[in-house]
Amino acid sequence: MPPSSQPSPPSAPLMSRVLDTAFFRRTDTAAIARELLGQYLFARGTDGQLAGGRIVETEAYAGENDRANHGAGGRRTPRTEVMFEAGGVVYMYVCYGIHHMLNLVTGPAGRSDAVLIRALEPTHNTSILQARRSRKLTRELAGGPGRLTHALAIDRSYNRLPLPSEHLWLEAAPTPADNSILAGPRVGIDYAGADAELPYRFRIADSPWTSPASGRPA
DNA sequence: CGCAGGATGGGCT
DNA sequence: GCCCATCCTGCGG
Repeated sequence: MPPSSQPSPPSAPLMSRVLDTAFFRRTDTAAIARELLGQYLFARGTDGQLAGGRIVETEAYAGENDRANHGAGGRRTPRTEVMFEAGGVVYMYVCYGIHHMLNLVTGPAGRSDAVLIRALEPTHNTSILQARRSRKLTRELAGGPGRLTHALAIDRSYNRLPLPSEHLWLEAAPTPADNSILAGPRVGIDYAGADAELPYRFRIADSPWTSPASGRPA
């Protein structure tokens, strides 16, 4: 966990509006995942330094019938419990022993819905992001869910943080037009059977900060 | 450029 | 034990 005696979120260039719990508590998680494209994400990392960027790729994990969802079938465990909370909290877990995944819990209490943040266009304090990753300012800096959390220096200790908090928050920006958003199947979830085909992965079509597009306009 | 293989740990059967 | 909502390195062409 980062030091908590840091200054509050700055009136950043963005500071148009901080997304609050009402944004996350709506019931259509796929729509939220889509609307999160273009929004700005800021985090104060474990080193206490603030950085952020624009979300360019997300995935929705929606409901107990979605077998790719950690909470599928209403499976409540110490890990998944946070997914059943009302929208507006952070769900983080470790994948492949190395990578920390950032998810934003959505929907009403009792449903295991969340959105995985998969790629970021670095925009604020990019030199800090680069230093943490020892990378140049390219797609590889924060494109990919593990790379993104490494660049932001956030980990499992951020699990259950409310949105917004002084450690992590989102700021509103225009959502891209439908014709510049691509929807396609999620990746890395072959075990989910037919649910792996659901078009729950959303990307900004022409962004150089996410993988080259395949999929259908949203 | 592409691909093979290793790393590494929490969560659950 | 085994399975991952993954990434990086190193080697070959």
